[in-house]
Amino acid sequence: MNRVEDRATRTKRVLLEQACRIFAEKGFHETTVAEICSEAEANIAAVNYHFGSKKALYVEAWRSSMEQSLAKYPPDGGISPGAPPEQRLRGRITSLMQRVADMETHAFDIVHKEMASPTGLLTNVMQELLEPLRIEFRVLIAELLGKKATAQEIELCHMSIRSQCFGPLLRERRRKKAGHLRPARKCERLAAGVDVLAEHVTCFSLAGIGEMARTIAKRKRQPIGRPGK
Amino acid sequence: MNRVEDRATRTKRVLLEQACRIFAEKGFHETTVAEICSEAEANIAAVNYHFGSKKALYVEAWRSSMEQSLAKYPPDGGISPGAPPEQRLRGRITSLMQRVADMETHAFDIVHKEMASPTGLLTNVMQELLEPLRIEFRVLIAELLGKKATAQEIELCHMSIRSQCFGPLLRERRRKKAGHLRPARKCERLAAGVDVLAEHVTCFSLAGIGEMARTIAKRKRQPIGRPGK
Amino acid sequence: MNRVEDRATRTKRVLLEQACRIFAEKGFHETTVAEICSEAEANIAAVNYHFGSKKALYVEAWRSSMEQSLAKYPPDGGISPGAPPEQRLRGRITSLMQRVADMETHAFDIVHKEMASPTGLLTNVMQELLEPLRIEFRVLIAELLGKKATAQEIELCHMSIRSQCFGPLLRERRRKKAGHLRPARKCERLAAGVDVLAEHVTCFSLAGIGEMARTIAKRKRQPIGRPGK
Amino acid sequence: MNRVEDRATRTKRVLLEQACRIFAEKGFHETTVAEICSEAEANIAAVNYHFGSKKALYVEAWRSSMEQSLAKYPPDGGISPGAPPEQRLRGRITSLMQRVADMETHAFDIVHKEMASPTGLLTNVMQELLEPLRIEFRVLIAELLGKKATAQEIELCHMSIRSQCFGPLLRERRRKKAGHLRPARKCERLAAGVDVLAEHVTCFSLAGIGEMARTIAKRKRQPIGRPGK
DNA sequence: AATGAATGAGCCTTCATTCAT
DNA sequence: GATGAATGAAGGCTCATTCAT
Repeated sequence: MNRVEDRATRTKRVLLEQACRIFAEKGFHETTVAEICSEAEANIAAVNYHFGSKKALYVEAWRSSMEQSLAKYPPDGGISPGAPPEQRLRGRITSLMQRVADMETHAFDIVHKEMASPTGLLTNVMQELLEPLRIEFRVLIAELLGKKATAQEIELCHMSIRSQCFGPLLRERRRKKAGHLRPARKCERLAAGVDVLAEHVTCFSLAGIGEMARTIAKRKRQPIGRPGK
Repeated sequence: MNRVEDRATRTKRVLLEQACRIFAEKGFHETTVAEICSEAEANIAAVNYHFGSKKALYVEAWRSSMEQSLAKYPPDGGISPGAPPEQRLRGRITSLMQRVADMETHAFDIVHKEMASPTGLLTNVMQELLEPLRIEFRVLIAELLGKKATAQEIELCHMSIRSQCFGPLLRERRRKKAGHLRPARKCERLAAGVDVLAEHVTCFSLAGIGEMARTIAKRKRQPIGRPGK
Repeated sequence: MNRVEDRATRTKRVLLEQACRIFAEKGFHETTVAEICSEAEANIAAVNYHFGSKKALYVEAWRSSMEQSLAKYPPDGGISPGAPPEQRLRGRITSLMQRVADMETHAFDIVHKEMASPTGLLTNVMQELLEPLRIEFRVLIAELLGKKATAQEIELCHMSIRSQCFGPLLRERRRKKAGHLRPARKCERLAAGVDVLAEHVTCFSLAGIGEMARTIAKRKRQPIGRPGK
Repeated sequence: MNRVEDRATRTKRVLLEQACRIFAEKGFHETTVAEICSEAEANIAAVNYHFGSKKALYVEAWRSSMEQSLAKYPPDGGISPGAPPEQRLRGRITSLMQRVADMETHAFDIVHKEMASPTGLLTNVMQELLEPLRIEFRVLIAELLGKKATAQEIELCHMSIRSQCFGPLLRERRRKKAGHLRPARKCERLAAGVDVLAEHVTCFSLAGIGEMARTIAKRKRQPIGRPGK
């Protein structure tokens, strides 16, 4: 009985692994059920048998790889909540960039393709898994900007930082997958590892945040604009 | 005879317009030739007749909309080459963000989807049109960082700035297209127009660049330190 | 141009003919699009090209064969509206049984299968084509039963007559289609043509109606029951 | 050991019950083995394990529900063979209509769907169970028509009466199953119970038979006339 | 004896492209 | 030149049955 169960579990697991890999590589629509089954060395009907449909498998593939990624790189980067906010920002940026850089996890590629060509299938599960992280991030930025920062100012910084975390690594991912079809030119190369990139983004962003905080501080004395709106 | 030719020209033009719009909305694979022809009120065979194939039309659609976009918003943002580099940076950032924000031009959506799910069809034409702009951008950043900046440092800043230009607007574009299905939460809202966003990115980035320039300046006296590590 | 149109029209017509025949033989679910196309010597995609879907073809098949059948055998059986009601009943019964008996028209087999295993696809079009005939039939029966007949009495007669029109011919149709697999036993055989059957049903039913009319007439003098409800 | 056997027996019984219900509802082809097993809370392989195949289960389902139905409503309607033929006709009609009307027995729905879309699987078992009843019915009708009635005349009456037994109740069954999706119009309603319907069919048919018997009686004196033509 | 994972044939539909005017 | 009918290769999914415990 146990051996039978193991066999079923194994098939399902391999299907999921291959689904993650191929969905990440091609996106939902370009991926065929036949290819997933073939790569998992399973029958063409295996996906529907184990997951019900291609769509359900897609959701499950993203959820499982995202959870795996979050477990591998905790969102706070291992920095204690009691540490100074600059440290905690460094932790969050590093953790996020590590998740993006890790070629073994496919959650990021899947979500990136989903953003570009939404199927709508991940809306709920993304909200569920990612929104808490974004909220924590905003709280931290608010702490760095000071109490007088408006919601919009916080969100502007949030976008500036997040964008920097994704931008450079997206290109790296493409390069690695494409098998270096076109060798990067010297000036384009970012030989830097994730640590160096994270350090750059942290410094660059802390400078930006500092500048912004000073602007906000000045504004206090000239309470002309309605800061909350 | 002239009238007939005109009609053919018109059909081709409308096909291209609709192709831009639909490719931008759905990406290459999700777009069907039938839909393009239908929207253009042309025959189902019109795409192959006028452009040879769906792929050729795709390349042509991106090239035409990108050229249109560059014509509408010159890359230098209208700032004279003799202006101070901070001004020129502001000009480039503004111009780039305007191109990204303009919902009437479709080049950006097409290229974004292409990045996420590469067909490989745009590689050459993208290189041809965009690489010159990136080079100019790097030159400007080099000027701001000072002569001692390494290629990698330049590229890091380049990525930081470019990423900030795309990130926030990508989300805006999605929102506008989705017809505000889910009203943005207060904290997520970026009520800001392109000008405000561009100004924020400029200030935020100039602060980052400034910080980096100071770091580089200090390093001058310790000639051969490994700068990134 | 005319020749092209003819070719398209011809393909569509042959598809429809074969669809009628095969839907009548096997019902909606047992019929495959592949078989229809094959019999019509058309491509496997022809049904979807010309009719949009298997379901739409099904509806169209029934509608066209029903209209054909009604045109071939007018519901009043060619009897003038001014003729005595017994004559008109004979006309209606004959016409209905001729439609049921005619093996060249497939509407009846399709609707019979639809009744047994409803797809729901014919609900609207059946209502549209058949309800008017049923209403006319009820009016005629009401005339034969006399003014004091209740709606239920009319409907009971209606059902009795209609049932007799279908019952014997259904079995005949099955026999003919099955290719006389099992030769009918002597006592089962209804060597009679439609005319004889129709004459029998008419006489049998007129006797039944007469009996009922007498019962109703007697009731008039003892106005106990509420006849209208 | 006994408990295990009991459980197997129970599974088989429940499978058969659910098979009757679902085959009656959907017919042979629309019913899936998976649904039967699911409803019976049995394994997907249970049908093949216990009955050999879906087809064998189908035959068994019909046989069992038909036998059940015949046991519940004896074909003679409980009328003694010594009673007058009119009484025995009333008994047979009532019994038949009760079987058709009883929503708890599924034999009738199964056979109705089989008639409309023959699988051929029930041919033998139907012959075996139903033919004796039909013969008895014909004998009774022969008695009512008199000794000079031809086989065809007997069969015509037979069909007239049988058809009336099925017709009105078929519609009732559909209505009940469809959950009264479309409320019947006033004129369509047959609020009557089985007893009223059976009484109507009996009177209607006795009148028809009486008329026919008189015609036959007249014919005696003109020995070789072609009666129908 | 009984299970449920696995199978593979088959179905409807879509779609870029080609063909015959 | 321009049309639209026609094509055929997939694609996702269903399902009765078989296989390996």
